[in-house]
Amino acid sequence: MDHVDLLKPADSATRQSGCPVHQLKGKLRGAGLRPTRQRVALGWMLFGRGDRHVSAEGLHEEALKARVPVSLATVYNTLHQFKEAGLLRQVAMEGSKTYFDTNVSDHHHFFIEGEDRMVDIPAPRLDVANLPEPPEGMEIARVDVIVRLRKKG
Amino acid sequence: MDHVDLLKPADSATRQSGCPVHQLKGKLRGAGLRPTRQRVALGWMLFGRGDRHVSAEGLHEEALKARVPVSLATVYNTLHQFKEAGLLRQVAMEGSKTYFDTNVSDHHHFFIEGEDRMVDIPAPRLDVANLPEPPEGMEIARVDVIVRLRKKG
DNA sequence: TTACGTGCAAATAATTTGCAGTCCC
DNA sequence: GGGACTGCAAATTATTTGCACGTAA
Repeated sequence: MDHVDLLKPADSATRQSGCPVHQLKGKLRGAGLRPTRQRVALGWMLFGRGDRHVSAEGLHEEALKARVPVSLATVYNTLHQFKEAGLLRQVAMEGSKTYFDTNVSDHHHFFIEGEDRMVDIPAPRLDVANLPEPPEGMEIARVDVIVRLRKKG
Repeated sequence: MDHVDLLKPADSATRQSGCPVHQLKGKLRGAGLRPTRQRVALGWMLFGRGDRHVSAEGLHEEALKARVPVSLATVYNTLHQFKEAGLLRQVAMEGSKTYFDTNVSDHHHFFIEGEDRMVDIPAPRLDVANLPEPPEGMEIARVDVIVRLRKKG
């Protein structure tokens, strides 16, 4: 049920199992979410074009441009439902807006200063050494690395 | 002009150069900020008690409890002025609130899931291996590592 | 004195919620 | 048909701004 499946060429689109929209509906159902028109449309934008980092505001604008009438409140609700279902990950970013990442696999980020934008780090793996022991009764859930970039010169 | 100087024992408080408040005023002046009553009071809370991670809301409440009448707007303004002056660092945290770190030296963070709280990682140094090359025309400004902790069991 | 700061309240931005109506299963 | 979902608007929360007044240098 990897979301990359949604990017398969369309040559098999006539068979249901190869139809991207059908796959997306299955993905939603598998997450316990009804594949409503709005969720399918937003899911299509989120998972149909590779890895993305979106804010509610940005996704809403994009939906309107694509002639998909959906309310901002529904975008917020949908993003949080997708996050709860594990289809999205909320990313830590300084500032007041919340961003979501469509890539939920283990990976890290570049943060472009000035543009306040994030890009996945292409490295297959990135190791952190000298990691300290977590405090008593705690365990490490995940390690996030953010490499802040600025324009040279 | 390390802020840790503010934590020196008070035995030299009778000499101006050893007076913590006087040191703080110098620190503010050195940053190009007038040492007004409000800035000195907030600076005292921020830099006089070790490394801290604060939000505007939280610092404002703390100030009121300490009988320091200061408006929330001034707390916001002061935090941003301190940040511009390099006395504070804004930290990346998921969620809608902005947090500031009084420790501006090179270090990393534990993030306590559920409590939405950050703690400095005590490790003197933490190495990241296999760091990828930054894109053309970009350079690495900083590397932030966030170790997410959850309660065991 | 006088430019820089501050307080207040109003403006803006970001997000959540309540509820009547709509749509999937 | 019925409960899950959506849209709208109003409520909350987070932050910024404008302006009259105060204060450090």
